[in-house]
Amino acid sequence: MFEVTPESAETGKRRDAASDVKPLPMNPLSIKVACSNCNLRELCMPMGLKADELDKIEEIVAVRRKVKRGGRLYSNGERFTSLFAIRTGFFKTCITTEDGRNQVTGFQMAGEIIGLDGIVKEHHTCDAVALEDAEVCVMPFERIEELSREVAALQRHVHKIMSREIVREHGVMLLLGSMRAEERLAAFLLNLVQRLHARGFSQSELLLRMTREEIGSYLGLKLETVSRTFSKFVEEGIVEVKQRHVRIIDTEALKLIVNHNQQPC
Amino acid sequence: MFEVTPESAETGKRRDAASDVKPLPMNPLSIKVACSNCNLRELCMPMGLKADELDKIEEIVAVRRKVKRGGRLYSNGERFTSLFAIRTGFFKTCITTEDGRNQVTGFQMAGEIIGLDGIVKEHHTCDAVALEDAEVCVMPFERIEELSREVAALQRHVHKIMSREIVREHGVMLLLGSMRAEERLAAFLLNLVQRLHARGFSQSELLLRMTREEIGSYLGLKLETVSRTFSKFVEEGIVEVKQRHVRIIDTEALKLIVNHNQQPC
DNA sequence: CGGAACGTTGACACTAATCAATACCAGTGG
DNA sequence: CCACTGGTATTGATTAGTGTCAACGTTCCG
Repeated sequence: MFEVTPESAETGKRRDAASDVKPLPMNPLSIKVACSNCNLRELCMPMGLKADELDKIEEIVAVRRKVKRGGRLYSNGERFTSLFAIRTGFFKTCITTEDGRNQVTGFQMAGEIIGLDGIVKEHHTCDAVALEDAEVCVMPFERIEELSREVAALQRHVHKIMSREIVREHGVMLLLGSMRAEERLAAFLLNLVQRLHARGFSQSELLLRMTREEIGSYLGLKLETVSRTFSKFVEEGIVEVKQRHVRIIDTEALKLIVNHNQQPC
Repeated sequence: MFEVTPESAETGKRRDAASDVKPLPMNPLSIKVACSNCNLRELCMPMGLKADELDKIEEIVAVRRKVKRGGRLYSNGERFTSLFAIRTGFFKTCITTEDGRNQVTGFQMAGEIIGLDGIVKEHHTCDAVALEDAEVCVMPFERIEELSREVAALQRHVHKIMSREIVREHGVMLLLGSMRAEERLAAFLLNLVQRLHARGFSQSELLLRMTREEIGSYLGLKLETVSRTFSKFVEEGIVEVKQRHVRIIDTEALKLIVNHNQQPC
């Protein structure tokens, strides 16, 4: 289980994601499986485990669960029991307030862990919506805690995942607090391709799984601004955009937009 | 150790913060101490511990450390070894990028835990700056991990603290992504007094420990906008402001500003 | 084919940023 | 004690950047 490490690029996508699933006689929505022959193993298992430790960790993933496009993995207020490792598909997480505000707090892809928000109150505080048909490994949190009391490497891994999420959110705060529209969108695109590339996809081409409105919500912009900014990038020859297909022509230009904050000497 | 729970209000501040410190013959900047007679105990210790578990947890806090106003508890890039529980004082955490961007990611007060960002990379990714003279309990992370393998209640507590930070940051993302200046400042003030009140301070009066610029950085606004928005609140009779002294006259008005997002039916 | 959801583009309004001047306050040293 | 200084805060005038509203185009899917 558990997310991407920088070194572990080039995994995923090479085999059909479902090719190593041996269907067992169970609920069709929840098939028992093993981590050790999962093609995302390198993306999300702690490294350097002894054989017996590995056996134990196998037991964490109780079942898998499929979520259809538009379906919810969990919803605000729902009781928290498990973390989820995304096997295939793409999610957004978002919070909604009573007064109708809505904020996309992140987009998650294969190999990433989702559900950490639920731990504090033992209830989820946001919604996780599948943006394409998805499958996740269900990891009961009690088991994770139990096992990470026995396996220090797992414990460390869990701590790192949570800390990584905190640091990621710091980055989003920087983006929302200090960047202009172009800078936000450039940073967003670079982040997406970087993560996709770590999963074996192209460095320059990507298929957006979300609408302009969802991008806008995540970036603190209106959908029209997102659209206009895309158009601007196209005019400048930085990207090609055909609806949700994006090809990055000039990665360096995007990086300049993000980093070339005018600096007074 | 470890932060505020809603129930545990009304602690702190009643005794002089240093009154239960028995100076031992050690480095003057690092005095060995016990949690069990700390006046912040109810704010930050896991509940329902057995006596022997409590004894173990005592051992986590190795030493205390004082940080002068303007000084740094830790800096970006510095090796991560410990979490810190704030005993007295007030901190900001902020990230700075090479191109000169700066973002305050949070303000922390007594009873809160600081340093979680350092776990992933084993190096800190932000700076923690004291906004007034402060004292923290140093908790070596290796010890925390060791003990939380033995004491499930502690383990759960650590997980909750990290999850709470994630949820807090979701709230900040909502603020930065969807609120206008007045809404941001109103939400900020309400959050501050709420936390101060949980520590035994007034519900209506507060002394800002940070500059307008720091508030602005946190809220994604320029200092002039923060100042103007304060003035607007004063005109409307919602608050009184004398430099860093703020008295909240009309809490409900602030709540309305935050929540009364125009709602299409 | 028709409709709904999504995306693009234009005109205009408005919020917050910028630039600039002035005021306030705490601390320092004469 | 006062004057001075540097950091901080307030306020005004102006502008840049997004939001808003609206019309139209595109794509997908039943």
